[in-house]
Amino acid sequence: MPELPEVETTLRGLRPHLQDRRIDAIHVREPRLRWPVPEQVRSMRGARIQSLDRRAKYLLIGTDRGHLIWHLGMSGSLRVQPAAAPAALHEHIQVDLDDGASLRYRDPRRFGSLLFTDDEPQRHPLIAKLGPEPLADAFNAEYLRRHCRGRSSAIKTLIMNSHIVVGIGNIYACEALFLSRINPKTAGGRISPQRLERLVAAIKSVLTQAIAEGGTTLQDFTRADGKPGYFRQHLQVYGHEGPCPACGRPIRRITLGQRSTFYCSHCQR
DNA sequence: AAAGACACCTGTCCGC
DNA sequence: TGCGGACAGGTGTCTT
Repeated sequence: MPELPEVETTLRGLRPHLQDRRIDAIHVREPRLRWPVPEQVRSMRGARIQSLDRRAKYLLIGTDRGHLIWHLGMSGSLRVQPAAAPAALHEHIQVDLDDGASLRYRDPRRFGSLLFTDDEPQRHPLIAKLGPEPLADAFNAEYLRRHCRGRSSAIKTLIMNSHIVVGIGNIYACEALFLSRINPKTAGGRISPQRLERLVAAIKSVLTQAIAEGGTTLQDFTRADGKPGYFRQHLQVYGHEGPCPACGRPIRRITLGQRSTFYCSHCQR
C-alpha cells in the first residue's frame, strides 16, 4: 500500500504521539508477518522512545534499548488510538504508551514486518545496501545516468529498484514517467542525460507534492489520525484508463515487471 | 552482474 | 447468491 509519501505522512503523524513516551506494553497478536516478529520486540516493555525516523519505506523507532524497524508492506497502516479501544480485524500489534494512548498496526495481507536491532539501523542487512533517498541531493541526474548506463531493463523497473533509489513504488513511478514524458518500457541505457534530468525532477516534484497532500489513499491508507491522503485527485495516469489529460488519447495499461503500468503512448516516448 | 519470475496473504470486484 | 479469477500501494529470493 504505502510508498514513500504515505510512510512519511505516517511518520509525521506519529511523531508527536510517540516522542519521549515510555512503552508500557506490547501485544503481538499475530507474529506471522513477512518475517516472524522477533522475541526482543515483546521485551521492549519499559523502553523509552527517543527518536522516530524514516529510511526508504522503513520507519525507525529508536529507544534506549534498541531500534524497532517497521515496514508496512502492501496493506499495513499505523494509527494512534486509546489503549482501551478494542482491536480491529487484522490489527496484529498494539504498543501501549504511558499516556493512555496506543500504537496500532493493522495489516490484512501481512507483507509488512516488525524487526528489532540493537545496532545502528542503517547497518541492518535490509537497509545497508539501499540506494539514496529520492529527495536527497545524492539522487540526481548524474547518479541516475550512472545506474542506467548499459542497462536493458525498462526505466520503470529501474526507478522502482530500491538498490538504485528508494521509495518509488508503482503509483509514483507511473506518475513521474508521465510528467517527464518518458515511455515506461524504454531501456534505461537508451535514455538521454537530458531526459534523465527531467525524470529526476519529476520524481522529486511528484513525491514532494504527494507528501504535502498527505499521500495517496486508494482504498484503505489512513494517516495516523485516521484521515485519508488527498493526492489521489492529482494522479494523472495511475489507475486511469480513460483519456490522457494532456492529449486526450486513451491511457494504456500494460504489465511491466508483473506490475500494472499506466501511460500515454502518444505523450510518452 | 543483470533480468525476470515467483513467493508471501487477504480482500475486493467483476463476470458468469 | 455463489464461485472462480484477476487484481491490489512491496520486496527478498530464486532461476536463468
